Amino acid sequence: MATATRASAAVNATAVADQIRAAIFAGELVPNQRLVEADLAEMYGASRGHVRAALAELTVEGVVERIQNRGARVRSVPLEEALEIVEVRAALEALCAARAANRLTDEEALVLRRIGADMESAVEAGDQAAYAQGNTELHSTLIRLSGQQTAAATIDRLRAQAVRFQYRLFAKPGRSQQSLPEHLAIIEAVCAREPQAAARAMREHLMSVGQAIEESASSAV
Amino acid sequence: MATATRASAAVNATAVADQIRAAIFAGELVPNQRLVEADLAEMYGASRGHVRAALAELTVEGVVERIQNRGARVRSVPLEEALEIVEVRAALEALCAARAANRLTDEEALVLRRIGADMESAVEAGDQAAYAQGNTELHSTLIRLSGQQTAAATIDRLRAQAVRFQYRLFAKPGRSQQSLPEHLAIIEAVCAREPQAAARAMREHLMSVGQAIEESASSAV
DNA sequence: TGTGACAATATTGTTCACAATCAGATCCAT
DNA sequence: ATGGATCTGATTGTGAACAATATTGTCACA
Repeated sequence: MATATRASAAVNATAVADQIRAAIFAGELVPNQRLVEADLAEMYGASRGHVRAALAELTVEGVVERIQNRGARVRSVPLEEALEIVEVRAALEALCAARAANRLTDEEALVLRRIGADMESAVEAGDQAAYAQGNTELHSTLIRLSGQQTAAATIDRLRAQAVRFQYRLFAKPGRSQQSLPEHLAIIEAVCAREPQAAARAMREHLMSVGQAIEESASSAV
Repeated sequence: MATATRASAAVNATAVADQIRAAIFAGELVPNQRLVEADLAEMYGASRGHVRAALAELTVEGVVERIQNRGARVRSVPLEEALEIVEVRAALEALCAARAANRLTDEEALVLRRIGADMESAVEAGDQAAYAQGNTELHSTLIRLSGQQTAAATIDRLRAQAVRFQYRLFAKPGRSQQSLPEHLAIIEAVCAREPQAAARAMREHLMSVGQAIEESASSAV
């Protein structure tokens, strides 16, 4: 069970929340796992009060579920909700892609093209980890380039909720072969400074992600 | 200064948070106003611990701003951010409108048309309050009919942040004359079960809202 | 009159002890 | 054995006391 996320002692509630969030993200804390305040306090070297506040924060974010007098647990996001989240992400990331296409500088275009090239060679080399990294980089770069901070914050929060489903995706055989052209299409549209096309490409890509999640979930469960 | 929001004593943190949120929404608490824990505790009949937790919650939601050792205050949302919020809402409500168009039953269509008729007569009668209510009802009905709970929750949170700017809008002369046809177009598209058209109509409507906010803000400040 | 240091006050941050509550174990009567 | 009542240990909820920090007010001095 992992040698623990001991890390440096977290002094305030936000720091504890960050650590717990990271642990969930890393798969150290799995859905439905109980989160006992005293345990977390010891684990992160914080007081119970801080842990309590952190759990409250994570509850608002939707990462953690709390029941009166019965404590907190990692929320298990049902498939339906995961699909909803992808839908919402599609709407928001499409917006970001469009904005990015509008504001793109030549240097930024080069960065995007470089990411695209990296992803291409990752697929050729069959390097799943590199492809996954390129995927993350592409999405977060586009969000950053959009300058839309509200959308960025919202997407972050949503992504934190659906972690569980992200895993399965890259494990799916042939997944990268399907999604690579989608990613390249997004890059092309943004670099061509065509907001509408960029939005459409992003929406289509995330719809395909949604479909893949659905398939992999129904086969796995 | 309003005879206070004494209301029934709030027993848990969430209840206190709800009351504070409502007070902000009602304009009793204005941006930048200090929120002293002890005062709020007495006002809502809760312990300081509850108030503290409530403020933490509202901070995560973005309604309240906290500075270390200097307490909490109602966050003042700058114009730029308000426009961002409208942009994000446009993306999300467009999604909802499209989904609603897909799932609409005949009874629901009647409800929408009734709301549209009410808004029309409100404008004719020059009844701003009725028009504002119709507006709220239309938006929230479409969100509900979409069945997209994730989007619904996200929109709610965003709307809570930008309250300050909603006020000014209905005060603006001629505003309802401009937005009425936009609203009716949305209703028509949804009732015609045309998702794309519904999304477009909603997007256009909210873009016009954004523009109106921009104008009214630049003239007011 | 203005400015800086210092003291007084107000407010938030943190911890701890105790009360309230729940899940599961145990026991007893049937 | 089974069903229900009761007990027990674990865990969370609550409030109050104390510590840390910022803000305001005061006063001496230039």
